[in-house]
Amino acid sequence: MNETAYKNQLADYIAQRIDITPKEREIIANAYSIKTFKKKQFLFEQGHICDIEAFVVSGTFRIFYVDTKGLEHVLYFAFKDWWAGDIASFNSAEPSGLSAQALEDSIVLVIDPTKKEELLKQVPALERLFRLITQKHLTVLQKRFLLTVSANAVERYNELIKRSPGIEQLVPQHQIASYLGILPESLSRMKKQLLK
Amino acid sequence: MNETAYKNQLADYIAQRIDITPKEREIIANAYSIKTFKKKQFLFEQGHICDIEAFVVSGTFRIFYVDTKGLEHVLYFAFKDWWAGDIASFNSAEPSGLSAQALEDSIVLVIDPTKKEELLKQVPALERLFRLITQKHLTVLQKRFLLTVSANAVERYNELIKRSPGIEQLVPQHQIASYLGILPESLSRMKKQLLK
DNA sequence: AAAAACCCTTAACCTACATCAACGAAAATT
DNA sequence: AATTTTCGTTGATGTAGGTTAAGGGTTTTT
Repeated sequence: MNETAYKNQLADYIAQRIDITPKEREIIANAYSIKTFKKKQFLFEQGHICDIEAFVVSGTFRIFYVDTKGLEHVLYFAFKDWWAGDIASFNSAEPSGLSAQALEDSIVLVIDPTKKEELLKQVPALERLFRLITQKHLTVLQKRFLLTVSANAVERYNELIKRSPGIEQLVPQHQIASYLGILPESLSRMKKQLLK
Repeated sequence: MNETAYKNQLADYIAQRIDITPKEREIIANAYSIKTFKKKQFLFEQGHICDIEAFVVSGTFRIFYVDTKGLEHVLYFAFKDWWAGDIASFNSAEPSGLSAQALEDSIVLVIDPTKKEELLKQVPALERLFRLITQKHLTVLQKRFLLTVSANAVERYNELIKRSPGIEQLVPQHQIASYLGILPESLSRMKKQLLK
């Protein structure tokens, strides 16, 4: 894969969601830059301003929050064709409340707030795209929140496996525990119980 | 207050966030209709398609989810100048996973999906407004989610009181418990402890 | 190849909050 | 004004998942 292929991947992603002209495709491609991350590298870090919004071309990231007791909580995993960023920090230039770390060698396309504003001015149709994407993210998070407050760990685990089959091959088990909101010990215990 | 005043309230809300012309103000005002709700009436109901998006002119709603065991979970309260709706259902015409009920006599401005699409075509600047609003909602929900998985009930209660002082005068205590993700009995016990 | 770091499991014990049940007060309905 | 419904409180008991500690396997680093 080369630079053009990566940018085509993003342009295709966009073209599937809104109508854009070839000219606009090009403007979009020019607005983003390619970055590569080795496993364990950080895309952005809690406490620092997150001035990038990333489109994952290949690889996986975990986006997580470290609480006041030092415990990590995975908010979501970003796979191929997903977005990773901290909207709040990106839009307000305040320190991020989240970190994003590569779980494997990964490639992303990134944009900073200034470039994004320029891009939106040049291609106003993208206002709609990002509205739709944000709406989608909101509905996904809403479902996740309601599941978290209404279902126990076993039910949340089953839901995750149903929704993301194969995730257990991609992500270490203690990260899955963190996503589920339980400790690794509890997930281990739980899985043992489920085998009966 | 009369019809014009209500619509001015919405137009002012919008004008504070994006630039709009007087002509656009008028188009927006015409796109929404006024509805009134008596205490306990439903704005929309889980299991039915939510074909309205509402701007709360006055009053309060609780937006909640009824889980598979029949327990209710408050996702949020919508006060004056807030929006209430189920984005997922509104945009996909699928049955809503949420209900919204008036906690007191309330007045709202509503729009349906068809009218909203028309409105967005007539006033494209609103694409940006709704993107910003949805982003804001997403960051609020994200914070709420992370607090829910990282803090205990006492900490969540303190955070709520800090962020929404006066909410205890506006909303019955068992609804606050539901928002906090605990039972009314637990909140009652908790508050007793806190007095010491 | 050795050392270090990371990951998973198991077990004993603990705690925050749920569950169940009962009571009185307040508010809404008749 | 009487009745019903809703609401907040308290107490006894239960439990999902947290905590602590320890051992062994696997992967990464040197």
